[in-house]
Amino acid sequence: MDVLTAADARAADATLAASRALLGVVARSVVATLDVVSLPQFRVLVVLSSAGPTRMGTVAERMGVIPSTFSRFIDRMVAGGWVERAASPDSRREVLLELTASGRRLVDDVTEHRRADISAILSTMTPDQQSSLQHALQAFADAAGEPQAADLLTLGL
Amino acid sequence: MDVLTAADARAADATLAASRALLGVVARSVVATLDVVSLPQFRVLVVLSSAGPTRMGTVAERMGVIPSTFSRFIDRMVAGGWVERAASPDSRREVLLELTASGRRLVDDVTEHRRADISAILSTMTPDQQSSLQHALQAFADAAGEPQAADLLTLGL
DNA sequence: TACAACAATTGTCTAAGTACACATTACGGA
DNA sequence: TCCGTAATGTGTACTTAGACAATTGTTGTA
Repeated sequence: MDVLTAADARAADATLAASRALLGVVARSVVATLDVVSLPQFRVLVVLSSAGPTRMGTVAERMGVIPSTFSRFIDRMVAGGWVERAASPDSRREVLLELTASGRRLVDDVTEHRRADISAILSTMTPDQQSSLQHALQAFADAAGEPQAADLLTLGL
Repeated sequence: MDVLTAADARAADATLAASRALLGVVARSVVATLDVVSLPQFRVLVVLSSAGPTRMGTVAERMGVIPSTFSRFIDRMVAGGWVERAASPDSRREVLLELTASGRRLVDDVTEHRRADISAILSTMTPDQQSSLQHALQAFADAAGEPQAADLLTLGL
């Protein structure tokens, strides 16, 4: 390992350590929902929230489970009132999955919770700090590119 | 909404976007392990990795499960070769839990994976950007205070 | 119009994760 | 030394998650 790589590793460590607080915010927002839905269930809500009504098989595939498992998994979510099965306009053998009002509200609440937490923290920083944070994070997000949806999905994010 | 609030919203948005990128990194590192250990099991490894050998009851409490549940849960992890029960030097009725070499390696691999990902992202940024990112995150961390370990743990962080 | 392929569900089974009640062993103070 | 309490483990039962096989209903095509 040459000098540059070692320095890189230190910088990466420092960045990860500093980012822990940010991760804490996200974790808290999700953890708050775990009383009402499990993490896998929340993942489904997130998928439907971003993709809109989606075929059973498609969501099952995204979740990485086989359709039979998924069907009964969805039974529970329907019973809980988070999602609904709906007829597909394309084909009568397809079943679309969509969020109920409760399901949508849950996802929105998590996002809102997260944003409020972040705002609260930002409000204790000076305008200068806020501005430089904004630019630095923007650069980071650009450098990172879009995260793989499948990866985020695993953690329900 | 006045000007200040709009600026706040922009900073909050940038922070949310960055948190998403960051989560992508973290999630990807954890996802890679889920073939061999479940998320609850990985959480135990994380606890032991940071706290060292720890009493059964203490870890059970951190995991939020009752001791009887935890005992059999640990049976499975012992069978998997990830942790070991060890006699406590303090008291013969206490049982310490510690990582095996495999367990430690698994956690280390995840950490290393995560560090490498961050390094890769940082390497596409200018040194100036890297430095300001680190300082900005540090400022955020200072403003946020210590994240609740329990929240992070839920996601295996 | 048959028939093969497809989408979802149901039948059956296994294992993980969880709780509650109880048993076992070990400590520690009266 | 005795006895209450603490730490862990067992017996039992339930839910969730997952797989594979078989079934039902639908589509599309030879």
